[in-house]
Amino acid sequence: METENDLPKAYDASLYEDAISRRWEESGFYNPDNLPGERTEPYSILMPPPNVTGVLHLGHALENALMDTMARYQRMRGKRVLLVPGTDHAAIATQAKVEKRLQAEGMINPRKELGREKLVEKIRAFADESQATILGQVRKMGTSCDWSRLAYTFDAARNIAVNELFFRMHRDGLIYRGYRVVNWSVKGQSTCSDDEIQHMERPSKLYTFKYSKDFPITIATTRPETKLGDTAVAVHPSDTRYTQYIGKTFTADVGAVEPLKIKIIADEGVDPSFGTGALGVTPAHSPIDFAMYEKQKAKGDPIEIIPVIDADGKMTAETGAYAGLTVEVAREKFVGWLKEHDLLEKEEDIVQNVGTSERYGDVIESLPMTQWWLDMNKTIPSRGKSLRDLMREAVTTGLAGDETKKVTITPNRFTKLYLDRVENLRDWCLSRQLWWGHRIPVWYRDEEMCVSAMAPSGDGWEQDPDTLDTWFSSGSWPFSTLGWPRTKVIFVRHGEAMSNAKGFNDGIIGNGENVLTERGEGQVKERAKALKDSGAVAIIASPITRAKQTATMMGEALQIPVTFDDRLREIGFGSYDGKDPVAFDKARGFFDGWKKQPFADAESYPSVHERSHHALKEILATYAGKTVVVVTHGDTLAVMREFGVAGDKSYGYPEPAGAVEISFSADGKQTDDLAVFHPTSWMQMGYEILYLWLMRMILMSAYTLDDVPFKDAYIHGMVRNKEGQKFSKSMGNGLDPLDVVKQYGCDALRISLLLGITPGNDSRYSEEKIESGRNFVNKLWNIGRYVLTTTQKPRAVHDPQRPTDFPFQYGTLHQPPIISTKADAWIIGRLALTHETVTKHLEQYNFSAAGEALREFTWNDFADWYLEISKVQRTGDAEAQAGTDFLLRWVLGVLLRLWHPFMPFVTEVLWKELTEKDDADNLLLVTAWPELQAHLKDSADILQPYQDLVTAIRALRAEHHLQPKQVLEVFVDHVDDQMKKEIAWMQRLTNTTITLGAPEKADGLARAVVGETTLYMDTAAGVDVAAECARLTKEAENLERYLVTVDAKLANEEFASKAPPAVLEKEKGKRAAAAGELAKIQEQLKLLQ
RNA sequence: GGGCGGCUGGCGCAGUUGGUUAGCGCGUCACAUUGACAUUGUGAAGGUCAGAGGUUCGAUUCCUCUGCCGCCCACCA
Repeated sequence: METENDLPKAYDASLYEDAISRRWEESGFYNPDNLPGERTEPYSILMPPPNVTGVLHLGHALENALMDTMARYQRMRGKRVLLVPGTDHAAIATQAKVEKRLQAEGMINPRKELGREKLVEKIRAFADESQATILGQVRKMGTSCDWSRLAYTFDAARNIAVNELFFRMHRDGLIYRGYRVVNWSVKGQSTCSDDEIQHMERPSKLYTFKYSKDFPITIATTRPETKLGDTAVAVHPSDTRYTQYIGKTFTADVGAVEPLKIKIIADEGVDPSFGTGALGVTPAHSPIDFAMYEKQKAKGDPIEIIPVIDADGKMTAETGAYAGLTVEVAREKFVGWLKEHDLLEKEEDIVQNVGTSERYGDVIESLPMTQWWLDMNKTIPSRGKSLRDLMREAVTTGLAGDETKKVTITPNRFTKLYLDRVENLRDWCLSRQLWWGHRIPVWYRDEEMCVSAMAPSGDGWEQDPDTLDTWFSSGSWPFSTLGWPRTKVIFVRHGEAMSNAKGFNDGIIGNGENVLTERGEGQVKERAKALKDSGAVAIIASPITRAKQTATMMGEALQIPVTFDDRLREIGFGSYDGKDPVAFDKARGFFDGWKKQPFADAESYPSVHERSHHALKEILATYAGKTVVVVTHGDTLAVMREFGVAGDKSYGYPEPAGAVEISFSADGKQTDDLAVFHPTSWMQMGYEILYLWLMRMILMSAYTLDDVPFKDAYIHGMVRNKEGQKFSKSMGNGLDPLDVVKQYGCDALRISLLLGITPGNDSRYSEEKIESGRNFVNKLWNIGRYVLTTTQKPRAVHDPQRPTDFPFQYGTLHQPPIISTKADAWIIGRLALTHETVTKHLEQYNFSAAGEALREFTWNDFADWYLEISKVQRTGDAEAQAGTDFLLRWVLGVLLRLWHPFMPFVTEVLWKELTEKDDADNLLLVTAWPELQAHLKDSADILQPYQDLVTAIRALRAEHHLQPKQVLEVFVDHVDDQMKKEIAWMQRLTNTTITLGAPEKADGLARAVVGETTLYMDTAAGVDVAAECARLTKEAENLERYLVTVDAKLANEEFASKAPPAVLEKEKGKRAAAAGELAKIQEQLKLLQ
C-alpha cells in the first residue's frame, strides 16, 4: 500500500485504475442487492445495449460516462441503484457486416454457399467476439453496472420475452399477416422498416408520356419501367380537365404480356398543379399507389395489382419482352419504346430523393409481399385504445391520464418531434428475411398456422423462416431485462392418500391401489377453493394416481386444463416400494445427505433433479408470464423448490395438498426486479435512435405492463471530432476509447466528454480537451497530495465546543466544520454554494454545469486562494495550525465526494489515502453524498474585498513590470480592524508588506483604486506619472460611461415606476459604488497632476 | 415541401422563468517558476451576443422576417 509520502508528483491513471476497478467489482456493490445500509428507494438505469457489430467508440464512452455519473450520484444519495449492462445482436447490421466480410474474403453469395445453419454460426462467432470486446471496454471505463444481470437481446431469456410478446400482440389482433407493399432490399434480400431507409438525393429524369396514342391523359414518372404494372390513373376529383374520364377504363398495349387496362380514378391526394395533374398508379410498386388500390377495393371499385419487379430486382414474366431484365435496363428499353412510338413528350433532369437500405446500401424497391405487421391503429381489447394512442399519451397526459405514467424528455423539444412522428407512423413491418435474429414464433403445418410462445407439439410443424426486426427485441429491453415475463408457479402436493394413511412407499405410475382417502379429497377441495382467484391457467401434474386424482379434481373445480408429465412423478423408491417410509428415510438420510451421496437402492438425487427441473423449465417456457399449478409429490417438490430459489433450500414436505408459490423470471430465476425496478428511473440515448428505440420501448412497455419504460429520458448529441465531423471507421478517424484511457486515464476522458455539453446538442472532442481534462485530474491529485502530505491528521484538534475526542469521520461529514478565520468561513461558504449548485444541476441532468461549478471551486477557490491562505494560517500557533489542517481535510473530503460521480478513479484513490481505511464499506462508491447546512453558504462572498485588493496589487505589480520576487511596500488608505486580521495572507499572496493607512508622502508611488479603497505601491524606482495618469484616466472614463447609462436609466420615470424594487435597489447600489470609485480615482488624478 | 438546431472575443462553448458594465475552457501576450502541481502560478489584451424590425421602462434572452451552416422528416408522381 502507498503511504502518503509515496504519492507521485503526477497522477498516472494507469497505475491505479485496474486495481480500483477490481476493488469496486469485488465489493459487490454494483449489485443493488448487496448495497450496504438501509436503502429502500430503487433507482434503475438500463444501458442502451451497444450493437455487437464492432467496438465501442467515443459516443459509447459518453453514454457510459453519463450513465455511470448518474448511477454513482444516486448510489451516493442512498438509493438502491441498478445499472443493467447488455448488448444488442443488431440483427440486420450484424448479418450485413459478416456477409460483407465473407464477400471480401471471396465468397460470392454467403447465404447460398453456407446455408442457414453455417452462416448463423459464422455470425454468432463474430458477434461473440465483438461482444467480449465491448463488455471489456465497458468494464475498463469503470461503469458501475451489475454484471450479474448482464443481458443480451438474443439470449434465451430475451427469446422467451419476445415470443411471449409476439403471441400476446397477435392474440390481441395487433399483429397480423398481410399482403402489402414493403420496402425491399434486393442486396439484403429482405424487407426493412421505414426507419431503416436512408433518403439520398440523386440526379434523375422525369419522363412525361402517354400509354398510347389514343390515351387521353398524359402522365409523368421517374420510374418508367414500373409503368408496365400500371392499372389506373389517378386525378383530383375536381380537376375539370379529367372529370369526364373518371370511372372509365382504357386499354393500352405497352408491350407486356397483357395489354394494360387503365382505370381513371379520383383521389384527393393528387396535386392538380403538379406535372400534368394526373398520376399513373402502380399498386404493386409504390406505397401510395398501393394505398389507392386498397381504397378502391374498399369502395367496391377495385383496380388490379400487377407486380412487375421481383425480389431479385428483375422484371417479372408479366412484362413479356422485359422479363428478366434489371430495372435499369428495362427502363432504358421502355423509354426507347416510348420514343419509338412517339409517346414520350418530355424528358427533364431533376433531383430526386431515393430511399436506400441503411445497411446494404442499395436502392429500396417497393414490392408487394406477405409479411407480419404491427397495427398502430387497431383498438387493443380491454383498453379501448390503439398503440398510437398509448404512445401519444405516454409523453403528454401520461398513460390514461395518469401523471405518474409519463415520460419526460430532456431537452423538451424532442417531445414535439416524437409526437409528430407518432402521428405519422405507419404499420410496422416486423418480419425480415434474414437469418440472424429471433425467429418469428409462428409454425405452419399443411393449412394450419400456430402462433405460440413455444413450438407446438406434434409432428410436421415448420417454423416461419423469417426473423423479427431487431427493434422488436430491443423495444422490450426495459422489461425483458428485468425478468418479464414473470411466471408464477403454485406447487401443490397431492392430498392424503392411502399410502400416507397406512404408511407405505409408492412411486409406481398407475398403482390403482393407492388412491386419495376421504380426508385427502377434502384437502384437495379446500386447496382448489383457495386457488380460485389465483389466475392459474393450467395444471401440470405427476401421473401417479394420488397426484393424478388431485390434479383432476382441481382442474374441474378451477375449470382449467390438466396435463400430466411423467417427469413430475415421485422419486423411484426401488426396493423400498411398498415398504415402510420410515425405514426408507432412515436408509437414505436427509435431503443434504441424499444430494451428496449416491443411494443405491432407489433413485438418486441427480436423477430426480434432472427430470423434474427439465420439466419445470419447459413449464416456465410454455406458460411464460402466466400462473400455473404443478401437482406433485413431496420429494419431487422439495427438489424443484430449489429451482432458482436463493436461501431456502431446506428439505421439507408441505402438508398434504399444501401449496408453495414461487415467481420466476424468463430465465428461470426467482426475482422481483420487475416489480422493484420497472419503470426504470432514467434513460439516456442519442437523438439518432429517438424514433427507432425510444418510441418502441414506450410502445411495448405501455402495451405489456400498462406503464412507461422510464420516467425521464435524456437525449444527448453526437460526439464529433475537432472539425465537427462524425467519427467513423470508414473515414479512418475512429477512436478507440480504450486508447484514450490508456494515454490519459478514464477520469480525464469522462470529464472531457461531460464538460461543455448541452443536452441534445452535438459536442466536439479534441486532443486539447482531453489534455485539459488530464490536467485537471492532475490538479486535483496535487491538491490531494498537498493536503495529505502537509497537514496533520485531525486527531489533534481541540474544539472547546466539542468533547476533546471529537471523532473525525470522513464518511459521515455531517458535523459542521470548525471555522476559525474569515478565510475558513469563506471557503466553507463557497463549498456549500458549490455543493448546492452541483446537486441541483445533477438532479436536472445538467452534467456540464455541475462539473463546471465544481471545477471552478476546485481550481479557482480552493487551490488558488484557500490553499495559499492556509499556508499563512498554518504558521500561527499549534491550535491555528490544527484548525486549518482540519479544515483542509474537511474540504478535501467533501470535494472528493462531489467529484466522485465524474471522476471515480482519482477520487477513490485519494479517498483511501485521506481516510486511511481499506475496507469495502469505506469505498467512496458507497459513501453518502455530502449534506451541508444551508446557512454555511451565507459567507460565500465575505472575502471578496480582500481578494479584490490582492488582485489589484498583483495587477499593479505586473503593470509596472516589477519582479514577483521583489518585496514591495504597499499602503492601503482604508483602515479597519477587519482588514488587520487579513493582512498577513494578503502580504504573502502579493509578496508585499502592507501598511494600513495612507502614505505620508504619495509622490512617486504607483496607485490603484479598488472600490473605495486606494492603494499605493512603492516601486522603488518611482513611476511614470504620465503613464499612471493615462491608466487612471482610462478607468475613470469607463466608470463615467457606465454612470451615464445608469443615470439615464434611473432618471427614466417609467423604469423607476415599472421595474421591480429589487432591481431598482441593485442598480442604485451599483451606481453608488461606481460613483465612489470614480471620486477616488479623480482625487488621485488631481494629486498626480 | 415541412420541421428542428446552431450563428456569442482566434477556436470550442455556457448563459433555464427578460434586469450581470456579457461569462468559461483552450489559445494569445507579459512576467514568474529548485517551495503540492511546468499536466504550474500571476496579470493582461480581446466581443456593438449573424442582420433587420417589433414587444417592453429594459432584449444575448420573447415575437416576426432575412441571411448563412448543420440535421431530421416527406407519397410532387
